[in-house]
Amino acid sequence: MPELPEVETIKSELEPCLVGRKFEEVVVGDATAVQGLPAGRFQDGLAGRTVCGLARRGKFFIVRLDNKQALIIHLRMTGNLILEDKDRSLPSQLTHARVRATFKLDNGRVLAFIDRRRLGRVWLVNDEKEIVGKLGPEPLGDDFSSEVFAKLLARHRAPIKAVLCDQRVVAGIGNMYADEVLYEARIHPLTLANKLSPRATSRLHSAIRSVLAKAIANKGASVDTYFRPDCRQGTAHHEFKVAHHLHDECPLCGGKVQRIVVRGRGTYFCPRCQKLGRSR
DNA sequence: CTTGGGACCTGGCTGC
DNA sequence: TGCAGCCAGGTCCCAA
Repeated sequence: MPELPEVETIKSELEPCLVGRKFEEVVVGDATAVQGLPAGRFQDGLAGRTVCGLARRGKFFIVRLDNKQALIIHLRMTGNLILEDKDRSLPSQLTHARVRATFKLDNGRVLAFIDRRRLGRVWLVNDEKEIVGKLGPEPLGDDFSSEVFAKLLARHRAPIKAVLCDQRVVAGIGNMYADEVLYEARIHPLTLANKLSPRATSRLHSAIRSVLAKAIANKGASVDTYFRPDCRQGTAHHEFKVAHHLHDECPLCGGKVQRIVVRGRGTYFCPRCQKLGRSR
């Protein structure tokens, strides 16, 4: 499931292949992917446009065009952006997945938006703020200070796990990295956000930045169907301590990783290292 | 304003 | 062996 580190990896690996290239032809294979305008107008609006830059905001992938419009893609759960290559076949997880759109470049290469569960979305907009304007701060950005974070948390009395996954609070964290971040900060996922002590808040702030930065360095986590544009996997999941590690030993205390459900989402944590109501 | 529950979607798994 | 039904989770929509 692509979260911030996965989308950031896709963006940086596509940059040398896309920037400066022109879309020769765009074909929508699944019209439900296109939001805000008919699929035909999406195709026509992109044909002939040149890519002048790539960006990422939260989990949104942004392709900036020469006419100031932007193509925005959200991969949701199972979306992939794959640069097709005749010399290699798709991973088995993707071979029967739906091709929701293809973007043919002026050098003959084809970027394919492949999405097994069809939850991903694409937009073509005049102003990218229409889509990403309501997102909270970028967790790796300079303006995401511990003080800013503390003010955001003070407004919420929901479980911290749920608040971390709320894109209006902080952009880019999903279910899996929320668990890793909370483990790193030794905070129980059910702790109410506005009850975190200043020291816990500060630990959480630095855990967010270190966990995400390390995952980017490892090119994202291939726990399910995530592949990079060249079909290679990321290795960030090899470093996971609790996410998807049910009943495994906590590397710190040797206790067993437990799973609970928070706001309908599977949540992994170490009950001995992450205690409710404690804020060291 | 915030919170929380349901819907969407499909392949893989569980249990009868 | 077959198959119905559940589960995974990012986001949107809705009600309280």
